[in-house]
This record gives sequence, structure tokens and C-alpha cells, in this order.
Amino acid sequence: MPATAVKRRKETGISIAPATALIRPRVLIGDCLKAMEKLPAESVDLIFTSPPYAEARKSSYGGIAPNDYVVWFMPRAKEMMRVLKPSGSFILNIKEKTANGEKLTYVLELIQAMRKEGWLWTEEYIWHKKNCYPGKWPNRFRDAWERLLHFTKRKTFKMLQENVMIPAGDWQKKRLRKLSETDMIRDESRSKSGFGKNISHWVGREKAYPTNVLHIATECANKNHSATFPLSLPEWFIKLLTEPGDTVLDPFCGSGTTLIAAQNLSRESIGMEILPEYKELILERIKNNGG
Amino acid sequence: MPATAVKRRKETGISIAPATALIRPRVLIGDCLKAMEKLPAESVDLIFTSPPYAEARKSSYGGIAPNDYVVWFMPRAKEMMRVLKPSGSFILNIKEKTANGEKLTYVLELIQAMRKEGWLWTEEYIWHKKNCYPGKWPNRFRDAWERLLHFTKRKTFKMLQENVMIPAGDWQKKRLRKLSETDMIRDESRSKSGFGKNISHWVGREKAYPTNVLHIATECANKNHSATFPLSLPEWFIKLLTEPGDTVLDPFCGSGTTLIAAQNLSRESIGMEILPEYKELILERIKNNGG
DNA sequence: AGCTCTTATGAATCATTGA
DNA sequence: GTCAATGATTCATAAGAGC
Repeated sequence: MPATAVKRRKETGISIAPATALIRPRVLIGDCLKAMEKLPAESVDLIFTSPPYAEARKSSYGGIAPNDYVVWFMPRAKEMMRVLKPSGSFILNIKEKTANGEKLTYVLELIQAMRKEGWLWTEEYIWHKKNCYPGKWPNRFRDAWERLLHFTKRKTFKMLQENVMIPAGDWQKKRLRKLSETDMIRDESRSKSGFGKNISHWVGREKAYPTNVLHIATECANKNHSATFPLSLPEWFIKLLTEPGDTVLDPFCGSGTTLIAAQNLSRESIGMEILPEYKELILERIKNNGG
Repeated sequence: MPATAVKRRKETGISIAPATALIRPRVLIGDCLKAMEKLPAESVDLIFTSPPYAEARKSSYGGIAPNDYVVWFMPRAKEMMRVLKPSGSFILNIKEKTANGEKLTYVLELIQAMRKEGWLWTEEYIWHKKNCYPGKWPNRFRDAWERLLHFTKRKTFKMLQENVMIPAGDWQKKRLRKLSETDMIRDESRSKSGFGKNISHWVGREKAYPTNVLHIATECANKNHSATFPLSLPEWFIKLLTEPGDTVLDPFCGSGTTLIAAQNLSRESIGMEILPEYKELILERIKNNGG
């Protein structure tokens, strides 16, 4: 194989697999409540999604009233329960809105409703948004974090911790140079593929396990969707909770960031999106990504 | 008063009061439910506390079963409501326990119960523990964060944001040296967020406001108490939510870290602790601290 | 490659104004 | 009164251009 067969994007270090091994994501336009019915039971290894938050993204999604949020969500959670394998995981990226100076409670109620339906609330990861929205208010600072709720069907589930290990050597070197601890995540994202190529860089170095706090900047480049999350967020969980060839589902896929991440990591993926106008954008991104 | 009477620590800007102005914390041994009855109504500016978690510190409170936690806590919350000034704040440092592979829900239930009793759930700060406890588990990473729930009685409350400002990032020096044309006018964001900025307003600023994620290392020094937090945690909230001479209360004060912080910052403080054997330790710390 | 510099942008919140 | 629309406020980061 010539050295040019695998191209490497600058800075990010994302491996682009050769065309023969490319796994194309599937995109279904429509309400995921109906779309999920088409999937066989226990066929998905990981559900990673960021649903519309209550009354957020109003201009594009109409906005779900906070009081109706749990009632709106739970039928969809039931379908997710059906399609998820017993060994699978459901990662839900969500944050409550502040209204009238107070935090709303629909996320707390959602966790409780999920447990009543048999989901195990296994973990709560924190996404620390390094470059959060600016702003100033008399009784509030800028909001720099979101929840990543981890639900499972069973107490033991597929988790491949070695896939997200961090090169401890680099981290220590950086600390000596007085760089912030968050730089270790940047190192991590530089060796994003995590499989094959970049792992060799770590030979002879000590590796450390990460914690349940993820330091990731919000995306600055993507102008096409009102609420994208950075690629490294789904990538981290896909590497941690699935193997190559496994299936990833994003029932609220938006501009398709989860699908791109799955494609990069050679996982099967299915995305669902209710707004038809996103379809072309998603397909374009997939096409440009895989080559 | 001579200029040297009030010394100012470099960096932190904390005023150190002269020895004559030393404010001694008050320590009450006993269940805070009874102890708080001795305090007048609306006499406290800030309640900062880290209560015993469910089933933790079994020996002290006889081990509160997770199912009884809210019922145990709420009468105490009612007394806190009584003693807190209308402009005051209640910061609750808490994290749910994991049992049998699943996160328990007593913290979620507690937030809901507090709201029913009239507390406003104003904010949730994240304490990112930079050097969290080591360990390895098959389905879990190290837990590197805790909740700091901010409750208030009113929508507007005392908050002195300037007291916790941090040095502006180095990016500013370069960024502001030369301003482009768009920097001089309001530059609308393209993402329909309605967010825009006028960069030229930033010239001359040396400090920035923090976010709601606090990066504080845990302390290893306090081995005598099972649930201690670092001094800088109460210090940050005391500076933010009170003025010198104001009153701070910690109803579960343990080894007295909140009291030490209050003493350092020339605030009145009251600590309550159910275990009599802590009294000597607390008084010793106070004595050594104040000189 | 490595550095400096420029530019875009991100799930926001609150007070005020007008219907 | 209430409710909706509008304006004002604010950082840190990644990507890319240029040297």
C-alpha cells in the first residue's frame, strides 16, 4: 500500500479509511418514534444522541414545552429500549434550561421516568465546554457544562476502557511546561483513530485511564446546524462502548455528527432526523468525509 | 488606621484583617436540627455545607438509608430556610452514591423536595476534582466531579462577582492589539443565536468572570475527617456570596473547613457538628489559623 | 515545519419595551 | 395584569492564513 493511500487530516489526525472498507451510514428522515419501528429488536450497540432540549432550537424544531418534555420523550425511550442490545449503552447529552432565574427540572424527571421503565442510570459524565458562550448576568456565570447521562439495560455492559486511554507521559511533560490539564484531551484527540496507526506513538509510554469529566471545546467551524456537538464527543463514546462493525444509532441526528464519527471509526450507523432539509446536508457531509 | 493594618495577599487579593479584628467562629456540638433553633430568623447570609451522604459516615448519623435521605434532610432544610436572610444563598455540596452498579436518585428527589418547600434551584456548579481518587473498575471510570447546588429564597440575591474574577486569558493581549473593522462595531453571530459582540469594548480589561465549572484539587491534609473538602471551595463561595462581617453557617461542619475559610475572610461563622470528638480538632484548627 | 496573527462562533440570559 | 419580541451583555478556542 502506498503511503498516500491513507490520508491524514492536518491537526486532527483522523484516519480516513481506504474506500473499500468504508461503511456508509443510513439516514432516515422522519420522527424517530416511527423510524425506530423499522429496526429489529436488540440490533443496536450504542445509542448516542442529543435530543432537542425543552424550548431550545425553537426556530428549527418548534420547541417542546418543559412540562410536556418527559411525556414527549418516554415513548421514544421505549423504542430505544427495544432496539438496544442487552450489552448496549444509551448516552444522552442534555442540559436543563434556565427560566425566570431558576433551573427547570425536566431532566431530573426524565431520569426518574427512565428508571421506572427499567433503564439503569449507570453514570453521569460531565462535558466541560472549554469555550462556552459568553455573557454576563447579575446572578449567574456562564454555563460551561452539559450532562452526558449513561443508561444501560444491564449492570454489566460492553465497555472497552483501553480504547480511550491517555498517554500519561505526554501529560506529565505538558504539566512541566505549565500547560493546563485539559491539554491531555487535546493529545487524545490528536490520536483520534485509536486503532492501528496512532497507537504506535504510544509504545513505551505509560497510559492512564480518563475520568468521568470530559474537557472538549465546542465546535467552531460547523456553520450548518444550530446545535452541533464536537466530533470528538461521539467519537469518545463510540470508541469506549463499541467495536468496529458494531452499530451506532442517533435518533436525533441533526447534521449527522454522530454518523461521521461512526464512519471514521468503521462502525455501522443509523441516523434519524425529523427535518427533511437536513438530509442533503447529512449526505453531503458523509460523502465528503469518506471520500 | 495605618496602611499596613490590612495586608493584601498577592494574587488572591484576600484581605487579611489585623489581629484585633479577628472574628472567632462559633462551634455548636449537636444535631443541627436542634442547634439551628438557637439562631434568630434571617440572620445568616450564606449556608455552605457538605452533609453526610446516604449510607456514608455510618457511625455519625447512624447511617441514613438512601430511601430515608430526603425525609431526614427536609426538616433541617426548613430550619435553614428560617435562619437564612432573604438575600442569602445556600450552597449544598453533594454527590449521589453508586450502589449495585447504579446511581441512586436521592439527590434528584432532594432538589424536587426543596423546590416544593419554596427554595429556588438557582444554579448547579460543578466541582471538577483535578486529582480525584485513584482506582479502576470494569464498567466505570474514576469519579472526578461533585455537585454544588445553589439554592436561594429570592430570584435576586447578594452576589459579588468581581470578588472571584480571574486573570483574562493570554489570547486577549494578542487579540486586542490590532482591531479590525468588524471589531469596532457589533458583529452578529451567524448561528441565529442572536449573539453578537463589539470587541473594542474589551480593550483595557485585565480580568474575566469565571464559569460555573470550578477546577479545584482535593486536599490530602485532612485525614481526621472522612468527608472533607479543600479550603478553596468554601472560600470561593464565601467571597462570591458574602461581604466581610456577614455570617456564614455550616450545619454539618465536620473538621471545620468552612469556619477556617470564613475566619480567613473576616466573616462571622457558626459551625455545627453532631460528633463531640470533633470539637477539639475544630477549636485547634481555628486557634492555629487565626494566630 | 513552526511560529504569529486573524477570524469565526458557540443549545445563553435578563431587562426593557410594546402589544 | 400577562406574554412576546428586542437589545445588551460577554470569552476562549480552533482553524486557517501568512511568514
